[in-house]
Amino acid sequence: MIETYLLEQLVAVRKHGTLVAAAESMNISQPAISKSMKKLEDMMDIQLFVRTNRKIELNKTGMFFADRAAELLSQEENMLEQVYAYDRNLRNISVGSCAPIPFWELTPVLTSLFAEMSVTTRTEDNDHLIKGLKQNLYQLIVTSCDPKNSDFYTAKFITESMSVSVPKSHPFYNLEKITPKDMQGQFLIVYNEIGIWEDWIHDHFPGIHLMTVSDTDALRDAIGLGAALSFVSDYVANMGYHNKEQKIVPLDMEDKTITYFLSCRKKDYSKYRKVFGRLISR
Amino acid sequence: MIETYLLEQLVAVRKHGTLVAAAESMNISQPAISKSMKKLEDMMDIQLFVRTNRKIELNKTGMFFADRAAELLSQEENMLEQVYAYDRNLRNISVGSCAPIPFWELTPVLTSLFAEMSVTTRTEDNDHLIKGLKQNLYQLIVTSCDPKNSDFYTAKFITESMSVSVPKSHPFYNLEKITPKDMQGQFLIVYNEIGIWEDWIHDHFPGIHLMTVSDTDALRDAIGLGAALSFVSDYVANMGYHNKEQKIVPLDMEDKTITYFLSCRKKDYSKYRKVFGRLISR
DNA sequence: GTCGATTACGTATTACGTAACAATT
DNA sequence: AATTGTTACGTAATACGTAATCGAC
Repeated sequence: MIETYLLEQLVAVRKHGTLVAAAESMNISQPAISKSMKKLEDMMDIQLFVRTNRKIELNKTGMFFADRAAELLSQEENMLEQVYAYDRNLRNISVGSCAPIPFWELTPVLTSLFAEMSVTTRTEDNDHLIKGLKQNLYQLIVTSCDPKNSDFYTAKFITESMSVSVPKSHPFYNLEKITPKDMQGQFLIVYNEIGIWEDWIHDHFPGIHLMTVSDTDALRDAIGLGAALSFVSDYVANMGYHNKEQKIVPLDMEDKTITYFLSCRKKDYSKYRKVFGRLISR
Repeated sequence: MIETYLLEQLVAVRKHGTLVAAAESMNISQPAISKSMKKLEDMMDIQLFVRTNRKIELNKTGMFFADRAAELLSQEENMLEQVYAYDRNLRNISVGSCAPIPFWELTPVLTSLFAEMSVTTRTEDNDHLIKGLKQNLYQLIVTSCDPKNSDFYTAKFITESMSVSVPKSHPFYNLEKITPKDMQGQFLIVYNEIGIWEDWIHDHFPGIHLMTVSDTDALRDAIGLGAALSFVSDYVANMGYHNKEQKIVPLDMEDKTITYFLSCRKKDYSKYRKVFGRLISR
């Protein structure tokens, strides 16, 4: 069989036209290429070049060979990538979610069940998540709607509800409930990466002034100033992560709750059965 | 990029299970394979084997890699075959015909028009010829019917008619015409490789006794004995290649003439235009 | 002791570089 | 003179072999 470096050099010659240019592109000397091409012809036992004085040119067969060789080399590269991807998937679990909260539940379970594996998380919209799971870019995804894909195993996961956290000095402080209409013109502090909730805000709270903060400490401080409203999810509140000097006032609206769905590929269900078992039961 | 010999050795290890067996199968020593596999792991920078004492085994990634490598190597082999086929087609013209006579016309024209190329001829039945032209196993074919293929350029070529050559001593010597019915029970000397004419004889002359001869000199001698009838085509007769002591008696039947069709692939017509020009005009 | 893999070391191959040369432009 | 390819020769890398060693049956 022909060694790879010979094919690489052949392709370089085809690409650059001359031995000099090909040699330069590969950081080797011209005589090296010259000999390699001779060796190729010797091994194949057919003419690949027409050699006039001072010029060497690929003949038809040589060009055909070089083009095929280029294809083969790209297939080889592709193969190596596949091997790396395969290996990575053996020691890493990629989890995608449309919002960050589900990670709070998922990550601890995954790291304890798959101690020897690394866990990668990423927040994306539902469409990308579903596409990603199909392509095995994700092994687990959390969406805000049922993907209803026959290749997926899907189960209802957790729910998350939004309320408003109101500072003492704010006129809403004594309200029992707050409607989306109330919120028009209000300033609202939110965390940068809230995934699907960002769309939710834009859809249900037109005319609101968002102040996004990309750092969790800065977020806490900004809320602590007591100058503006902020959203607080029941999950955050239950964990005690909200500002206790502010009052949590429920929203008076239908869609204040999102139901999350956890999915994996049916192929992989046996591998992640325990994950579903631990998370879905309660 | 990974050199081919490393992939070959990896595939051998996968196939034979142990380094010893793999080494033996490749006629190299175990330490050589051992080092190659280490080098592969080094270059890839991932684990491919689980090494217990006394045993080395491919892990999942290693097996995946080896399987992909085997695919790649077979693609490489396939590529080399393609290159050889391409090269061969550049310096050889393969011509197929359903009978030998068309070669008498074709070969001289081809060898003079394509002096630097070799010409390969082969007699086969129409179906194989058409299939062969599709697959470019033939560049030109002569069939006894119009292939009517939209990828082919086809032109009516020559015609060939059969008559009976009758020895002086034979009772048919004074007949004006001979019908297929007359031929029943007669002995008939024919050349071995007459292609489509063999089918023609079986179809139109049931109950005839064929004596096939595979050597042209032997054929002439056998006919010269004057013991049996033989077929003589107008082409052979016009060339003066028939036995002049015998009488050529026409057949009294419809299908005594075959019309030949010459075809090439439309793609290649520009290349063979001159061939058609020289052969079809008269 | 046998078998399979690794380690150590030596060798032969060979891929590559440098230098000189030949042949065009 | 500058550019391109080949030839000649030397060198460094390396693929492979032999022999010894380790560990498990």
